[in-house]
Amino acid sequence: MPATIHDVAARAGVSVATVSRSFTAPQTVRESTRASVLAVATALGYQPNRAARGLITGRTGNVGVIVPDLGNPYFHGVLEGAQSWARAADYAVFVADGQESAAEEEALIAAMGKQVDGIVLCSSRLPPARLATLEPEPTVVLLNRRVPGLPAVVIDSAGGMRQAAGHLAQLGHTRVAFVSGPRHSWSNQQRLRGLRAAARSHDLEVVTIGPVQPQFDSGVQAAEPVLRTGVTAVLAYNDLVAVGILSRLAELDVAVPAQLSVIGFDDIPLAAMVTPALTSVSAPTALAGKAAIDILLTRLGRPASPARAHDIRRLPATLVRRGSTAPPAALASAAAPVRAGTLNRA
Amino acid sequence: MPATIHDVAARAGVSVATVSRSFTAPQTVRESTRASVLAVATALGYQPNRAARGLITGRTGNVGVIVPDLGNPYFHGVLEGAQSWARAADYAVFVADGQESAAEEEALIAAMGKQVDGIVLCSSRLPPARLATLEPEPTVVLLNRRVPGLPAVVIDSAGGMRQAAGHLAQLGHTRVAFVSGPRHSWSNQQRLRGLRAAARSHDLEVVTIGPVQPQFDSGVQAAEPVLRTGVTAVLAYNDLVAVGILSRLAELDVAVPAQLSVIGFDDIPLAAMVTPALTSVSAPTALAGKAAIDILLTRLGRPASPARAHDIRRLPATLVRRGSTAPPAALASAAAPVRAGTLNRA
DNA sequence: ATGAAAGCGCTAACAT
DNA sequence: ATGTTAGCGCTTTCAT
Repeated sequence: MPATIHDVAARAGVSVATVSRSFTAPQTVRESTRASVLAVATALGYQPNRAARGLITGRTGNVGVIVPDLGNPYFHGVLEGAQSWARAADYAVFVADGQESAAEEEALIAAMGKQVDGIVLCSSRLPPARLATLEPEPTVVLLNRRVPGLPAVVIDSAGGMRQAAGHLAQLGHTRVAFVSGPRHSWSNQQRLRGLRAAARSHDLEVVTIGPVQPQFDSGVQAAEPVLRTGVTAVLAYNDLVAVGILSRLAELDVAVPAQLSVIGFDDIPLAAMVTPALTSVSAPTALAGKAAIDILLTRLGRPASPARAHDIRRLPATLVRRGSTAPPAALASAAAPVRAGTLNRA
Repeated sequence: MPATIHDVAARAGVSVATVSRSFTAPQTVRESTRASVLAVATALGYQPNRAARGLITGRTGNVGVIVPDLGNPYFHGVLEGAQSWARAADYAVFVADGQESAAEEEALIAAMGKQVDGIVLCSSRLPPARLATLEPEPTVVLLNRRVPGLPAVVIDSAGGMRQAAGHLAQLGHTRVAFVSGPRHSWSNQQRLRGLRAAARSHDLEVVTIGPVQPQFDSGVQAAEPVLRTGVTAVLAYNDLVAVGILSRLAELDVAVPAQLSVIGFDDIPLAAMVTPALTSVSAPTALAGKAAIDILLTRLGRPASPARAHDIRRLPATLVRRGSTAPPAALASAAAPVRAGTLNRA
């Protein structure tokens, strides 16, 4: 039987109120009494019962994180960041997998409801109208999603995409493909927006393939359609899709980046593990997870209120150049003096 | 303000006890009253407050899962299995990352202690002596670890390794390398044990490299040492290491499987994504996670007792043959008639 | 600065 | 079958 506040009070010769205060409002109790209380508490291995505390404070000391797919490495970064930051603030983290389904996500929110003080909704599959009606119970923070009035941390995918497209343009590509993610995905819309903007300013022609599910297999299947378009480079919705493309290209004996440049998105650990290593737009996922928890805990301290400016955190994405991008085949040959003649004849 | 049991009782014209019973012991209340209570509850959006319930039952309705590294895909399978099975039983899952550290794991267990009814410890980094003293508070289930008296679900790595080594022997390999995982890792010991047994029965010579950390980079660094041993095949501690090896081999222009066969372990999603796709020993991780929760919930119903036979669950591992294994170069050439003469001269 | 006492929302005896 | 009531362990007025 674990020690209760009464055990500590008895052994320390004080009332339970004093013990309680020693923990929750240290400055209101005399230094010496507090010291002895704490000593007894340690000796007894006493730890306040969170459930009992929660019953009266209305706080659980828990936060929930709901992701659409635990199997997606992207969210591991988020989870790690959230996890460690929450723990530092003495909060525990519930994790749940929404299985890419709005209904499941809804059920999860309901189930978590009473057990957490707030929820971080990652890449929510819920429609905007529903998201807007979520607060004030529970308190939520969106990650990779924007809905007016709700706090959010968003990664600047559009900016990242601009860098990626700019990189390709600089290498000499003039016609590129984009393998699109789920049409209604907020992230996909951002990426597409960034791409369109970059295309205009760099005179890049973009052909879109998809939409596809953000998974490896989708990439495998998208490879040939991409090839058929005759582009010299392809931007994938995310790394999983990009690696799928890479995989199929290897089977087809299409050399990357010599014959086709490939760019992924998110820079998950996998991106650095494949051959050639994947050029990708790095999303600071751990930072995002941390920021989400940060906003959440801050908001918990305030009465329910619409998101202020400070409750929207924008994180930059940056291009990481690896081995999967190079100048298009034609230019590469042109650059090689021996082949110059050949090129002219072509 | 969420509805309480009193609100429901008042509106339904019954006592709080009846409301409580309608939820926790439906058969003890008349069908008609229960129906009306439930109707009122739904109308009011009433959901029992778990904290209050826990205070009295001593149960939290939560279970914890501690993994050594959230970034390791191996544990996602486990997490998904645990997650979904727990939710089906109306339990919520806390997830925590022990960061490959015994100290951190210890801290996590202490922190979770009061908030969960039991903990699943995955590939625990804690010394056996410490594990043995964990119970009865909290109730724990080990995953991929065996300690006398503690319930556990273990994947038969030794058996998987035997299949892997047998596969290589059958292909004609006679000398293979094993890139060992952490020396004190229980899993590593199992895998090594299986390998040794298979080596004896198949007349396979095994050279061991390592130990190394179970990560991609370790594989990258192990590739050249493996090459130097002159073996025709290599078994890696796990897929992450195997893919690292693959990656470095590609840089070195060593053809897989033509010049070197590579086998991984765990069959994480990544294994199927690389080129060539990795032959690997498949571990039923989701099943393992599910089994762990299953045992845990069963044990929660019983008074603390040493693990019975039923509390040890063994899951088989199976070899998945993909593109990274083939007969050794010499044999492959021998099989090709044109080269036979060349071979004889060698 | 400390103590006494009233609950937080719920379940589990114990009555009826 | 249902109601009454005493807490579970804690925080928080309100007194002292």
